[in-house]
Amino acid sequence: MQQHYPSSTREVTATLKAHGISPTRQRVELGRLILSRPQHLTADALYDMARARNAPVSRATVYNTLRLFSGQGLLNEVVIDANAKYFDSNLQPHQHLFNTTTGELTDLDSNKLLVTGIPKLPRNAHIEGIDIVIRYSDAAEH
Amino acid sequence: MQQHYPSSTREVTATLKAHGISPTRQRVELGRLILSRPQHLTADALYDMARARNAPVSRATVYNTLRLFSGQGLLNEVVIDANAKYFDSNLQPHQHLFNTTTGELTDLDSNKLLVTGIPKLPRNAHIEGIDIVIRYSDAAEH
DNA sequence: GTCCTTGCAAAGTCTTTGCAACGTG
DNA sequence: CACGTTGCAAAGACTTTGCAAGGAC
Repeated sequence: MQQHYPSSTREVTATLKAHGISPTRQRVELGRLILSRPQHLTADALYDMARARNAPVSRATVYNTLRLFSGQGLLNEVVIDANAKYFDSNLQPHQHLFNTTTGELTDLDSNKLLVTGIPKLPRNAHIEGIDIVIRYSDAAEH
Repeated sequence: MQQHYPSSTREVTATLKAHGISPTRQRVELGRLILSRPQHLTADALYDMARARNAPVSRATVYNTLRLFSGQGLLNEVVIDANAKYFDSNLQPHQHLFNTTTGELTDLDSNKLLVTGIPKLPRNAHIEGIDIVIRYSDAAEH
C-alpha cells in the first residue's frame, strides 16, 4: 500500500480531519512541512523550519502538535540515540541507516532487509514492531 | 569470545585498571553493581540500587561514572525509546526484546537472529553496529 | 604533596503544563 | 457564545558542570 504525502493546504486539511484533528492554521502549516514527504525531523528542526518560512509557531505548539500527530498515527517516533528523537513521516515498515559521522538518517526499504530467527514469544504476545538501525561512520578506522 | 562479569571488589578493581580507570571507592561500588552480570540499568536505577545497598553515591557521580564506563568500553548505551536510556553491561553482539506492557527488556542471542539484505554502503563506510529491538505487548488487541 | 574525584548546588537542555487571550464554528 | 487552541512563561525531568572539600598514590 502506497503512502500519500499531502502537501497542499487542502490536502493536509483533509488528512488532519480524516484523523480526527481539527485543522487550525498552525497545525496545517506544520503538517505541510512535515507530512509532505518522507523525512525525519526533530521538534527543534520543525520549529526552525516554520520560522524560516515566516509561519512562526510557538515551541509549545510544535511539541503539542507532534505529540498529537503521533498519537493519531500521522507520524512515528524514531529514537536513534539518546540525543536524537525524530518524528518520521514515513509510515511504511522500513529501517534506518544512520551515518554517525554526519548525523544523516536515511530510510531502507523494508523488503530489502530480512530478519530471521525471531524467537517464539508467549502466546498472547503481539509484536508491535521491529526497529532496526544500521549505524555506520564515514571515517576509516586506522 | 565469552565475556567475564566481574563481581568481587578485586575483580572490578582489576577491570577498571585494565580500562585505564582509577578505581575509586565509588567507581568500584558502582562497577560491582552494574558489571557483575548482563543487565540493563538506567542512571536512576543504579543510583537507587547503590543507596539500597548502603553504598550511597551522589547522582553526579553516577552520571559521570556511567559516562566514563561507556567511554572506556565497559558499557553500551541502549536507547529503547525516547524515555528510556539504559546502560547495558552485555558487550556481546546481541539484540533486544522489549515488552511494552511491562517495560521489561531482555537480551536475544546474536546468533539466533539473522539479518540479510543489508545494502552496500560507500567504500569508506564502516558499520559500527546494527541495533535491533523487537517490541511486543502482552495485551491482546481487541 | 600533587593530581584526580566527589558531592553539592547551580546551570543547561529538552519537553510539558497552567492559564489568559484568541479563534472558529 | 462555547469550546478548543495558542503562546507565553513557569515548571518538570533528566543530565552536566563549577568548585571547594576530600581521597589516592
